[in-house]
Amino acid sequence: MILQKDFYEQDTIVVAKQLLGCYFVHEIPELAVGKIVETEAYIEGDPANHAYKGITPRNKPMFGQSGNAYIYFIYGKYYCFNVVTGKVGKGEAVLIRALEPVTGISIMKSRRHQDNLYKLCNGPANLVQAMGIPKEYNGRSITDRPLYIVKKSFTKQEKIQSSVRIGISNEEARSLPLRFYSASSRFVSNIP
DNA sequence: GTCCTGATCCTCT
DNA sequence: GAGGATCAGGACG
Repeated sequence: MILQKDFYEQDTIVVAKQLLGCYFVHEIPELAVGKIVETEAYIEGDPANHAYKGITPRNKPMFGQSGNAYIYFIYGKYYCFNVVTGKVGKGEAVLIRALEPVTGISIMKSRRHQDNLYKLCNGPANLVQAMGIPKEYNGRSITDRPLYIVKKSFTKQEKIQSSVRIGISNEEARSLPLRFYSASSRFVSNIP
């Protein structure tokens, strides 16, 4: 079952936690699937949020419909993938930080030039590359094919761990524990 | 226009 | 654990 707008419209922190264990799917040019094991929430009034100082050409997608993609370019090399969350106009989003590769592992390995399964999707820019997500998806909805997230199976509930977000220097922002990850997963990125 | 910084990653040591 | 790559956005003038 593909997660729809009503799911992403919930409170951003709730969405960030609930996305753990869900399956991130990209069907083009061939099926690639990863289980989400790490996310970060970026909320209203948060100095680390790109949308903190209001709408600009870059962060505009964050002010669009929940369930849209916000893909940004960083450090001259990398793209990171977010899904817009919460009520429209708040400028909130969840950053997908790490996946456990499930399907399409060989194409992920070739796109990443990396054979180690644990290093295929262990970071926001790495997973964008492994999943083959183009920047053209920026601002588009992810509630339908070819790019979407599927609800988790409830066979086993993952234990959720939280921490300070990665790569944030702002002191006020560092006081917020808005990084969430599966406590038992070997596929998460850095541990602070 | 210039300057600085960054929601990162990789390569060393 | 530290440092560099590399460029767009945003602040400033």
